Amino acid sequence: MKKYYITTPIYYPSDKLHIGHTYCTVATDAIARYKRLIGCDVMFLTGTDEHGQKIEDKAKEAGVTPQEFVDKIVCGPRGVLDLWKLMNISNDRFIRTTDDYHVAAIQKIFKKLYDNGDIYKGKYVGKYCKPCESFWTESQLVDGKCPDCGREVQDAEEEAYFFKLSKYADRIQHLLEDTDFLEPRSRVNEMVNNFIKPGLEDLCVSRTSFTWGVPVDFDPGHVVYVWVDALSNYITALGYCNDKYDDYETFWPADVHIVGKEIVRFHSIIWPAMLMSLGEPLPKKVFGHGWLLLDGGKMSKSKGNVVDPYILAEMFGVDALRFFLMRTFPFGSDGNFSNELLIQTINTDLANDLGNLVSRTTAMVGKYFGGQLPAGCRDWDKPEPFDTELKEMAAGLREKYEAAMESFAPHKALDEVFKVIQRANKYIDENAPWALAKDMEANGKRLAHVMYNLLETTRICAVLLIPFMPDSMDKLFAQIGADDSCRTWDSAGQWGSLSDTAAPTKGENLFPRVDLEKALQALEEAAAAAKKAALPDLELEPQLEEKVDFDTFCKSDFRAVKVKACENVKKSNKLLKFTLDDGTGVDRQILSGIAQFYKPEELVGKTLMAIVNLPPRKMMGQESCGMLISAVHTEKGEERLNLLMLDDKIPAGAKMC
RNA sequence: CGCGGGGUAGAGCAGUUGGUAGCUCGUCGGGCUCAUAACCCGGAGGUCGUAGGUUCAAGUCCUGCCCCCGCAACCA
Repeated sequence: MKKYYITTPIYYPSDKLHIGHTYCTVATDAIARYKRLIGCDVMFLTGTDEHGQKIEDKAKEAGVTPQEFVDKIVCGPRGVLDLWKLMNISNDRFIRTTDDYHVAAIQKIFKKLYDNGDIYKGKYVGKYCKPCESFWTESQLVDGKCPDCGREVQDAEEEAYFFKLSKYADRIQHLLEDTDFLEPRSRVNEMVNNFIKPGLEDLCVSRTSFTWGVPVDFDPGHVVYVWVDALSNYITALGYCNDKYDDYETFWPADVHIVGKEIVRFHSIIWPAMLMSLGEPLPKKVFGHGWLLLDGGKMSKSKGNVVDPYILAEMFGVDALRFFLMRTFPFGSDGNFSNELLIQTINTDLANDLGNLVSRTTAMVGKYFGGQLPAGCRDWDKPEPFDTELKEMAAGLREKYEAAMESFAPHKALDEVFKVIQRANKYIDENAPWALAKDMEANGKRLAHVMYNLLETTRICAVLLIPFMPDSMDKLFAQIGADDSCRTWDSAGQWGSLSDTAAPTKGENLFPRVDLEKALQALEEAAAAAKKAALPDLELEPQLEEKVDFDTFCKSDFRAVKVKACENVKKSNKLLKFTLDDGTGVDRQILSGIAQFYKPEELVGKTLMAIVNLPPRKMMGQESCGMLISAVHTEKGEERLNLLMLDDKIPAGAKMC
């Protein structure tokens, strides 16, 4: 049995994963399922890359240990593992770079590279930003200043280990230019022009500026930097340099690493160089897919335009989302994501074309044949031209599909499938079964044959759709009466695999059509709710930098006041009118914009604090003499306000100082 | 001259090795009634960013220019 090893990148869990990660993982899953379908023994690996400065920082910010921080994002509710479960990802293994066996293996790998003479100790020279505690290279600086905070940076150097990347430059250039190691081809130029031609610099592979990483066991204070730590996951997960697994001989080298275009460099230059140094075989291929863009631009946390896969999957169904991602965007290049496009694709392809085809076909078999076709309906003596055309398209579909899948073009594979589905819908019109059914005696046999052709065409399409929509296809097979033997790859290339006495049943609506307007509105609401949930629990006004002198402060006359009466101001939804005892014997009237926080009656009798020497001011036609003092903060984006309530034993008019 | 990608019908996109410009939505008209108000047919709408070049033939190859986007040590 042919072995097939396929991987996704290991994702960086510094934040929740978004639709882009989902895109990459779903694509890899579809390919893995396809390979299993054609009979390969597949190893499908995904995981998380959990070390590094950023996670250390984020954990600190959240007041937890880095391990607790990543545990929550990876294993917690709606975390990485939950997301892949929801998306029906069929990975065989999941690696976390914090797994013990991986950590130990990395130390061995690092030592191995060192012993080979490919790692040496040197100095990492760069610019240092003190407030940010971060190193930058000359090229990263913005106008010579820290790209994060914009402040001055200073020369600095840090002791570090370096990997002799330069040593492998020629071999790598050959690998990229003269083989099809890296696809799509357009990525090759980028790599060669940008990084190899200017001269490959040796690579800094250790850090001392943070501690959240794999320690270099022979030099305390150093931790292994991301390159060696993360890239090696592809082999440690098979048991390289560890006893946890024992599949290295079986599955290495990988058949393909599926990666996003931004990390093509690491996979096509650094990773091969590391393997060359280790003396291990290179992966057979690296495929760099495109990005999902939003409004033509990149989606990013800072732009606040990330798309949450959970919301989409829950609203439209996992299979519909998986299908959309694979069907709509050419796998190698960028694509513009939008909710409208998603809904439109679901409605056109899944509801109108595929779902409706199954629905009308099974309904007719039920209506005209009581749910079971008569024996012998598979054959027809004198086929019409459209019989032949349909059959040939369906019978030839597997070959086209296979070619597309083998060249990492799932969008093309799906396009071929849907051409056939559309042809089948047309075939119904051409034969007008409802007309044939008017005279069953004369046309019953022909009608049965037409129905068989439709079911059989649908079956072949469904087999090829298994990798994309596994659960839905199970249901579909049940509806058209296809047993296990005709759900296989072999049967997809074999017209007539479906039994001629198949018994279809019209079942549940496989792909309900979506009301565009309603769905868009619901999505907007869900996004708003999610945005709100993500807001900080507590926000406070920053303290003023500017100083106020003591005399100025003393000019403010703060007094304790007692509420004698309080009522809403007519025609105002914000203002309350207070009648106050300020100790002078004359009532003081103050208006305060706090009606949304307090009911007038609950304030009567309370002792509050007011500034009494503000000039009087008219509000809604009434005079306000002073201002009541409140404490203000923001919770989940909502302003909260609390009046300062004083001890009731304080007499009215007491001065605050 | 930093590197890469892109500019194709109103919108969003396909267009392999150069040989009649396609798809989805929208729009206009027709057909059908089995079906998830779905399905089928037809029409209108494009000087394929721009200026040159190679060729019998260029959206497709070459050169210049103009716009848009991304990357420039780890956001799929």
